[in-house]
Amino acid sequence: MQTMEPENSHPRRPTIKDVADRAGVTKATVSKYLNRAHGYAMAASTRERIRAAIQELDFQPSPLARGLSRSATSTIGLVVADIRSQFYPDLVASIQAAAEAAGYTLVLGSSGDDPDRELDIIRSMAHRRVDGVVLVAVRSESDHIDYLRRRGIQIVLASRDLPELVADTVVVDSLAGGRAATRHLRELGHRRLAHVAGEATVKPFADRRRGFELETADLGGDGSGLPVEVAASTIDGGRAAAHRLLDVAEPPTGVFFASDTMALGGLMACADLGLRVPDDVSIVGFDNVAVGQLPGIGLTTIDSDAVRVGEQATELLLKRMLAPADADADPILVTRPAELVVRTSAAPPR
Amino acid sequence: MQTMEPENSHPRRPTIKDVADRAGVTKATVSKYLNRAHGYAMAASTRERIRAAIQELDFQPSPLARGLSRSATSTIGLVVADIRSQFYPDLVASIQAAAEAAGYTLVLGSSGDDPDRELDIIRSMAHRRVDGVVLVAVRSESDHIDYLRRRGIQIVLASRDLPELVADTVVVDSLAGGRAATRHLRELGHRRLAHVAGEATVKPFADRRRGFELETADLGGDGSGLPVEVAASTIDGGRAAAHRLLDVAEPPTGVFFASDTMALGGLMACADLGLRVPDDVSIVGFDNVAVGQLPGIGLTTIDSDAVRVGEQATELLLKRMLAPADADADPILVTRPAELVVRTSAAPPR
DNA sequence: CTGTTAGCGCATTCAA
DNA sequence: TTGAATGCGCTAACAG
Repeated sequence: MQTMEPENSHPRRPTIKDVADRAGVTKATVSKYLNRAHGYAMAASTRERIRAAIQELDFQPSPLARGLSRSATSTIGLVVADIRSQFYPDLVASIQAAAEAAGYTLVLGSSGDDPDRELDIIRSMAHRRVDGVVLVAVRSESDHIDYLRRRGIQIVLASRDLPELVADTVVVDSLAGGRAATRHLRELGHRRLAHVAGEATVKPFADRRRGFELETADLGGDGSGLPVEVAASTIDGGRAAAHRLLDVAEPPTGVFFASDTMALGGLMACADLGLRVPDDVSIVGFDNVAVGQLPGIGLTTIDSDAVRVGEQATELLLKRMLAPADADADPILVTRPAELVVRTSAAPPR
Repeated sequence: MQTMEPENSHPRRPTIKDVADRAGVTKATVSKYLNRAHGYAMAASTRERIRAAIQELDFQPSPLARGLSRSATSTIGLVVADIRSQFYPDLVASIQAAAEAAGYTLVLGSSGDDPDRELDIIRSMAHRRVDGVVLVAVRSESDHIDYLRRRGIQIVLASRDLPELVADTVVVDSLAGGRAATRHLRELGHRRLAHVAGEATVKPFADRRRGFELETADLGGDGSGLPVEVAASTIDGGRAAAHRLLDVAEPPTGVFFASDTMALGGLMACADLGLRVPDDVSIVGFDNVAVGQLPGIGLTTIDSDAVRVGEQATELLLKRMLAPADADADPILVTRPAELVVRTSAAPPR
């Protein structure tokens, strides 16, 4: 019904046809120019005319059309558990940067750490024909992975590995990190130790806990081991767990938290209970989030090298995407070293 | 060259044609079923057959194909200055949630606070035919906006307004916030005040500074006004500015920082200089980032209501997108109230 | 109420 | 070395 006056309507982007006409060739030729990576099989003169036409028209191929006919969209999906987490910024930023540098656009999904929503997101991304997916710290069951793989979509897991190695994975060495954190507390002289663990189903959390247990096997007189509280990896989760741990007769003097996020909750709990850190209780976290270095926090922690994990994960993904030939090669696992970062939240017991 | 054995290749997703065949109708009819919002103009029996076919085939329309023919992709672009910033998590999360709830997928771009890269990103998004764009705290010049608008892409600005109201905008009241922060310091008894401002070209920063100046017009004996340092809105920027401000003979006893991020840098500077907060110097920030509430930080600040800003921005955008009719209606500006959050970083001067 | 026809913009055979 | 024809999967006229 609306009589669209040409002056009024949005300017139509030039199409490959416009370029072809202007260069005096056909769409097919232009398409070859575009895709054959400036291969040699074209007359120099036509190539030049096409180049000029593209330039003059400011033509850029439509990603949509290209995607439809090629079934590839120069897009990669990024699925995270919760963007709000203190831990992601570096990881996400480095993935974003690496993807963009390689000419890919990032599509973002946040699962809220819920496996069902995670699958929805993965489905939707598969649908939109992303060329690859980075799964960051998500609860990916193997079926999620299979779903993607069956559709020829490459995958990489970052920061959280699965019990089985079902896809390329880049993580930090949680076992070693857990041991280092615990050893640090022991070396400071603590013997009444405790651990706030993340959910047991998350492998890195399980590893960190094992690290704690290995390094304290000789402690815990009654044979039942040292106290361990399992909590959600949130500030509140850590806070509650710390309350349970510390609000007792003879509280531990050193606590190793499975994540900095939880450790921050631990700091709050100490404040709640009137305990001073590190005078009354020493705290060690895991991840080395940015806020840990603030004065007044000074969180001793394990650096999980988020930037490098993100970069390397993206590298691996791109490699798979570009080499569909050996895309079926066995998945590889990259375990990056975990390093202790000493600050002020842990000190010798009084 | 590769002889693709059917068993080996990825299972082809069912298309609208498959559904049509199975239901004994044509593609067009299925398409109507899909788009006419289950309108009344269809025989109940065919509708049922189509429904069944879709269900049995687990069919979902290809977003790519749909996008190509409709020129709309159920996608919205999110452009941020820097994902790493302490300030975004809530904002981004709420935008992501709102978009997803409305059935839109989020495409993420990070400009590094660089206008050129920002334009690149916007171009790329326009190209990918996003239906709308949320610009978060970016340096959007009017041309960026025009570029999008000319292509019929709706826009909303969140958290940073521009000198002219060129698009729907949702921000917090920076002027009032700046005044409240300053007044709080004065009411505590401070008279030697200073301000660490953000870049003058960013309107909210300019407003916060003006708020500071309005509330301190009677101070600054020599008529030149109270000291103001301009800094980049980063931790390091705030730290450096605070050094310049505090490492003098008679330093201010109260400093208002234009952002929490900078205020955190200020905290570090105080630690560097051996100044105690709030004993020697009181600090007030702006934004109410999550870490501000940690014990050991306790940052007094102005809440900028990131979650609501994000939600409302997304709402506005979706409304524009769905009502192309009055898409040309004048842009509206939503200014949300700024509220003082009192913690421990500001106290009466000694 | 449903089917026919023609695109959307590009890639890709196969001929010429 | 280039062109013609066909398809990617879906939507949108217009008929019937």
